[in-house]
Amino acid sequence: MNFESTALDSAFMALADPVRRSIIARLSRGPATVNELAEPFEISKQAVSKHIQVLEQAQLVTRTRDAQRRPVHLNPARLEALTAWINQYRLVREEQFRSLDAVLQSSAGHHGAKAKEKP
Amino acid sequence: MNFESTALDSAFMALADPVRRSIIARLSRGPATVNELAEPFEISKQAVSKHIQVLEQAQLVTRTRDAQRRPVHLNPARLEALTAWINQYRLVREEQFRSLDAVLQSSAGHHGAKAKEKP
DNA sequence: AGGTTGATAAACAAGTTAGTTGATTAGCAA
DNA sequence: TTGCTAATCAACTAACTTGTTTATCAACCT
Repeated sequence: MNFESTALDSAFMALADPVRRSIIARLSRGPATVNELAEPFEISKQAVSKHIQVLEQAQLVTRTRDAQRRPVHLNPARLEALTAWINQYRLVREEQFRSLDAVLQSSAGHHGAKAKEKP
Repeated sequence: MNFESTALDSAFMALADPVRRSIIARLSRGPATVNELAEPFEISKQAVSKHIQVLEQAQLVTRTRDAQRRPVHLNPARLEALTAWINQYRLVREEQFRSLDAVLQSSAGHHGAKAKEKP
């Protein structure tokens, strides 16, 4: 079983917070400093800094250096990795529907839904 | 600011766990019962049942009734909602690259990167 | 050097999550 | 009824997350 868990773990976890998603949204319009990113929120700058660390650890953002500022940049590649994971199962499901359709047409009326196949 | 947070919160949070993602992967091959879903894992059935509750609350899966069994089904629509959110910012970023390209071509050599514009 | 600004580190409180074990409900089969 | 199976509920622990406050670091500016 293909468990490359931790990368996806941290990425999905990072997006499971409205503040962090809002930061992503803002960064999609261009890089920004921690102060700029913290401005729209009621929470402290330190808290926003931690959120950015979470996003950075998930590799959803990167940071560069500009004097004392540490601008944050979006990393679109990581976002695409997430859509890739999701699409993997969304597409499989569409195939599933086609097979199900075939089964229903060939043996219509089979009631016992005891699926017990093992991979 | 368009905050329809909680739905995305629970969905991303639900996928931030390898056990739950593995359950999604298994369900993409067709519905399964709690016992069947619990089999590949070392943890107890109760723990898997809780994971399924998390997925259900996030509306990533639904459950039907078959006697004492409660088969779990994937809900692909919710997965598409996540890709929709992500693509929203991935696409914006591509536009951003085009604008950045234009800026760099028109004023090449500008050194003071003191971005301070406010939306 | 001294002062200010941008950002982080460390320590803590409060809340949440993931897992456990033990008991309980609900349906099916004799 | 009795027993078996599928699944959940309840109570509890351990670990983690989010936010705070206080203190520190690094780079710039007179």
